[in-house]
Amino acid sequence: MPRPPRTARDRILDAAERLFARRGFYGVSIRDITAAAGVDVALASYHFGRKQELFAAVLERRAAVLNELRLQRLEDCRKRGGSRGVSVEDIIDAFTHPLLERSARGGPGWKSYFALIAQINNSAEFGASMMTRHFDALVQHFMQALREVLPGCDERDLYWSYHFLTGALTLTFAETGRIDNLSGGVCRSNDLESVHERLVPFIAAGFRELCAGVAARAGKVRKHRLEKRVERVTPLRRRVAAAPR
Amino acid sequence: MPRPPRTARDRILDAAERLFARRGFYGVSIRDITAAAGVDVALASYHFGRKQELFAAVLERRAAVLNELRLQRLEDCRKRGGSRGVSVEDIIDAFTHPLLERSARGGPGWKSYFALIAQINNSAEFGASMMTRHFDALVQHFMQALREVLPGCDERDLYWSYHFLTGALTLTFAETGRIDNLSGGVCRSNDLESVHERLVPFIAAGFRELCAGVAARAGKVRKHRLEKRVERVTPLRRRVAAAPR
DNA sequence: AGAAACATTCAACAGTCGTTGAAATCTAGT
DNA sequence: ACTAGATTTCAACGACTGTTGAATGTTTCT
Repeated sequence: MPRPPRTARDRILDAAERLFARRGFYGVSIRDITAAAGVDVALASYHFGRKQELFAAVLERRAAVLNELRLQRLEDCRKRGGSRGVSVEDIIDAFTHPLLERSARGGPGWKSYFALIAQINNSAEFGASMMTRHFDALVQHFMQALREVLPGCDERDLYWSYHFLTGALTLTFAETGRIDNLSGGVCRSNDLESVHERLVPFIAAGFRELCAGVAARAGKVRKHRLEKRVERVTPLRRRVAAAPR
Repeated sequence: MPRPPRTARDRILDAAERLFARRGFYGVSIRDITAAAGVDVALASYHFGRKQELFAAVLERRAAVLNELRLQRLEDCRKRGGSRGVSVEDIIDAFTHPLLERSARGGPGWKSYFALIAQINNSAEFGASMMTRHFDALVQHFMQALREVLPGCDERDLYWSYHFLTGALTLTFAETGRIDNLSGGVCRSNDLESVHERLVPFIAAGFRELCAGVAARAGKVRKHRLEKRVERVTPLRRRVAAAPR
């Protein structure tokens, strides 16, 4: 069957997505994008206005799709689980699986999109505003789900655990190939199956550890764990040798 | 006492560090940098050659200092621990503490440096090459230390665990402020004390979980944990609805 | 067919980009 | 004081930047 004709608008979005993912917002010119899309330079301004708005359009395009997939998966596992059946693993999985699945099997457009997300999430300039705008409403749903399966968990522990999850997840999106070198080929950045298989239990264990720590703080369980922690981990405020200012 | 005169070369490095951290390599022009440093444009080329080399010089300046601090801390805890006394927490702490301590108390130059590292680590363009060049020799020392305290742990589990650690750590460096919005002020991005206090046990628990999983795979301990994991976590290969190509 | 809306092309704008060569100034060694 | 070398300034280069207005082509609806 004849594939539906890709409009100039879509071609620009696709090219922008691919190039922004590679070299960031400032590393790509409008002319780079329109040349890669095979269209006239002026069409970028015509369809999207300013460069920033084109960038925003790229981000927006797939965000809604992802949020729906993830929310759906969360509700599914809640329904499946019934009363008290849903685990931390289920929630982390609902949060990460749709993303890693898309990156692995959604085609090059999705791959670029996630690489771009990885950059933005770790950028001081775009990080807070753009990620917040597109994803934080969804994240609040997941935070609530986690609160329910980790009752009594301190809010700060909960949010910082989420922070660690996001960091591990977005670095995975970047697929920089660094782990390939580091491991001498034992691990491959693009083997997202293997990552997901490990990410879920790894992060879930972290969540449980922190919340158990809080319970211990209140003198309830696993006291020895916490004490060990407090003894071992040196506080941050400690003087060190001089170095470049 | 009169502070030692900062040379034009140093002023350029400082300005470059600050600006690159904010807007990345392409988002900053040589003129931006030299203007911020209060020196002539041509001095950048004179002292550093091409723009890429200036960028590399910024990265290199503090890398050696950090590597030495971290290695020192690793050896300290090994010495202190004696035979069988060193824990996963100790190693994670030696890996993260010097960095977070510098970011928290090293002054604005260090803060910028780590924000820059956060960007680079998650960039497809610079990620693998630059991080590998400056840090992977050190990382191998830590991998070996982890191998020793987690005997029998599968290499892939070990490397992917390290990957998660790096992701969580570098997102912390970015200090994007996203967690501030998300948590409604309960957490603050620049409260690195609180992060470190949680990062170490969180990541250590993840390491232990994965290695226990491997032991279980060999039919030795915690079998039920693994089965639970395998049941709960859906494999990545699963069809989903259509979306933009 | 004709009109209205949409899409595309071309040429050009005022700036900014990284980099350089030549001249001027400063510093250290004798 | 003289010189050799390192450092800084100034002016300029060709190429590239985002954006626009006017003209041209195409589709859609009555």
